[in-house]
Amino acid sequence: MTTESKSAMTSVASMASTPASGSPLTERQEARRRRILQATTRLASRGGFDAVQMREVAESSGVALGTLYRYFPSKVHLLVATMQDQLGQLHATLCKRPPTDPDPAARVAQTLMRAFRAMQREPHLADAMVRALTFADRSVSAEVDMVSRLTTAIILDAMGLPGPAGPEQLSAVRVIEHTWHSALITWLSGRASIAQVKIDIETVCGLIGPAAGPPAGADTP
Amino acid sequence: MTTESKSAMTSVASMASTPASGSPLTERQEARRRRILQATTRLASRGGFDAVQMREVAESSGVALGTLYRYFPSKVHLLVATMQDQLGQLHATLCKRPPTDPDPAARVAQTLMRAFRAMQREPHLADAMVRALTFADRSVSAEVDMVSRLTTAIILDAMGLPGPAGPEQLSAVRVIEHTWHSALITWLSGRASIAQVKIDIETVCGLIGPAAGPPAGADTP
DNA sequence: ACCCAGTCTGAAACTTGTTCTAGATTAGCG
DNA sequence: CGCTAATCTAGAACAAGTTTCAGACTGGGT
Repeated sequence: MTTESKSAMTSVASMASTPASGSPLTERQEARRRRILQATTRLASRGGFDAVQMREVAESSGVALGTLYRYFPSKVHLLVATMQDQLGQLHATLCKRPPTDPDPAARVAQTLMRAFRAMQREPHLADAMVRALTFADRSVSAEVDMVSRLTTAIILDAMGLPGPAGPEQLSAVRVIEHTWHSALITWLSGRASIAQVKIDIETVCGLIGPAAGPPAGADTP
Repeated sequence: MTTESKSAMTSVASMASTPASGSPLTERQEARRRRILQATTRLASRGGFDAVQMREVAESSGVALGTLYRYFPSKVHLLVATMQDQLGQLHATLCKRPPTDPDPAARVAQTLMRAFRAMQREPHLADAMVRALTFADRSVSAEVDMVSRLTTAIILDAMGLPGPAGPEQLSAVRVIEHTWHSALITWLSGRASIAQVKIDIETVCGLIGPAAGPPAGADTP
């Protein structure tokens, strides 16, 4: 009951980063929230995780420190919310020009590589978001879970399977997600090259059956 | 040229956590280092990452704060070194009673599940070490890389392949490592069950060819 | 035994995430 | 409009990682 596999390509993107629960926020509040996320993105793009300093975010978005903490109870919450935001945008972009390859595994690999190129364009921002994501403790699990669901949705969209995904496919998707996150980290900390990330992504996408159900056979000549 | 695939089952364990480079440390210094790591392990086992406070580690190991920082330039360095230590012990244990399954993939899965059970015994310690590992920035990449090499060695040992590993197998091992780390994190932050981690590990181990790897021109026994 | 260089100690200072408080502002409501 | 509760602001205060510094200690060479 974790992953909602039903209709993956749904409204998620447009309402991204809407808290869903809680009071519906006035207009000024919505604006404040946006300003905060904007400032965060800007600071993160400059210098990564360390450059996102709560006092600066507050000042830069014209909000008191206490207010910032009312909106986002910690730096990690703030950066994870930023990631939700960015993922939403990415998902929207991907929906417009979905990958074309006939092979589902290749489509997923293409999609992830596109996301990876987006990260390469803003490596510092990627650093801030991904580090926050993996550093998050239990108090952020709801938000991190949301990010995870978004990522799953993106991958399932790329697979573009006709019916609902089977449990094996969901396992494969989870492993792909694991690899995606971890490969990203090794790249961000300079321990793996871009080429290596590409290879890892392509390797793990091999877990997706080339077309239909039968288990792993002989491949990769 | 990143992963040294040559003889995996080698001396690594016994000399674990030896800095290799730098001056050879006097006896008292070696003792200090050990005391520090011990204190770290003890504190981490209690309350995880947050419970490892540098001042406490220093006091608890009978060392001045400045000295602690001379030995380990940051909290993350300290915890990554602790992980090196623990991994070394684990590797030694595993060498004594290696997994028995005839299938390489199953052996790797078994090995990782054994490691996972070790983590379940000390979840707080695991939390501290893994969070440090994934939070580490470039300044720790050398140490993190060492941990990565150790992990790779453990997995290659479990595979127990006759000759040196081919590039495809090394890719598979890297993906397995990614999955291992990331699955661990999702478990530690309460977003995945033990059962789910097991499934993910078994799924990713499917990337290992069921029996042999023919790439380098050998036959398939 | 003496001296030098490097190491260790103890304590204070600095940084940045986080919390708290008192007063100003705003939103909703009769 | 005037009231009340919630929210926002400014700023101090606190916590823990990190740095710095002056002085004590250690080990090795002469």
